[in-house]
Amino acid sequence: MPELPEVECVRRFLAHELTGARLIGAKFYRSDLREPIPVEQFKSSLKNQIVESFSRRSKYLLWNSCSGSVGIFHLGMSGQMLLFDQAAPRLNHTHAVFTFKNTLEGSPKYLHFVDPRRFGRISVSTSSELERHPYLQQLGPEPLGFRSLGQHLFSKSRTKTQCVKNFLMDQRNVVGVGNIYANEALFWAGVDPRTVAGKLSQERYERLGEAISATLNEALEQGGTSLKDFINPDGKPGYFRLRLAVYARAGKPCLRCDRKIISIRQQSRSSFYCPRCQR
DNA sequence: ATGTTGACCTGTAAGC
DNA sequence: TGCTTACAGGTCAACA
Repeated sequence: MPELPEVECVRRFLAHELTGARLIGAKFYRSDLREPIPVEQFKSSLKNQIVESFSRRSKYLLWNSCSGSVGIFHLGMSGQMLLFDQAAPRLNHTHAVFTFKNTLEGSPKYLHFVDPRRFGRISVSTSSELERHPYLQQLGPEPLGFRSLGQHLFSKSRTKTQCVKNFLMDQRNVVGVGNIYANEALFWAGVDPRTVAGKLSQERYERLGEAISATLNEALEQGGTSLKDFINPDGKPGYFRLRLAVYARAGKPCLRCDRKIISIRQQSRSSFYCPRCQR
């Protein structure tokens, strides 16, 4: 589910609601997702500490406490962070509940980590060791605000024989782009997703770089993409679904030329493209 | 070394 | 009404 725009929307909401609050309770309902959760280390590092900020690296949400400890969250395919003002009943797949309290006054807030498929991750590190954490150490550059993204992708791709769409989704090349936004960016750049990455010209990578950043920014403004079950922590969906040009639009007319959007499988993921506009 | 496939999970929708 | 199959926003071990 969550690619960069969705995670960033979650980050912004939590930053607005929980910055400066103290974690007064952390309850885990299981000790593993796809991998074990370091439950005891998480609690001893973050419990009773004040939240300094929420940040994001790639699709990871980072919870920075004033003590220098950092909680690391990945939402996988089906993960959600839901914030409640009252002790709400747990949904079926709520694996952790964090209770926060603003230092002086106020009632507690409850943050639920929900993830039916359990492809998500929870870990903990410190601000000084963060970049060496196994989850984060291989990641490529952030796409937003990266002036020469197109140039970077061009030079990284020269020896690559894989398809450009797979190249874009490899988080070592650029982070945050998943299946939805890879498809969308390739459409806006006019690039066929099957093109060999190493054969695309510098000029076309420049265009692709701009398309990636424009697509991600527009999705951010819309609160992300809700295909079926993604919602932001306040319970509201994202509206970028209404602006999707190709993703999940097989058989429907291309927004530019009216030809039917085609669906194929690449690396056992669905790809969608317009056979006339994308070459 | 690089590229591809399938595994990890549950839920939902479509097909029979 | 079942039952079976395919597919879903990500990542990575295991293989070619």
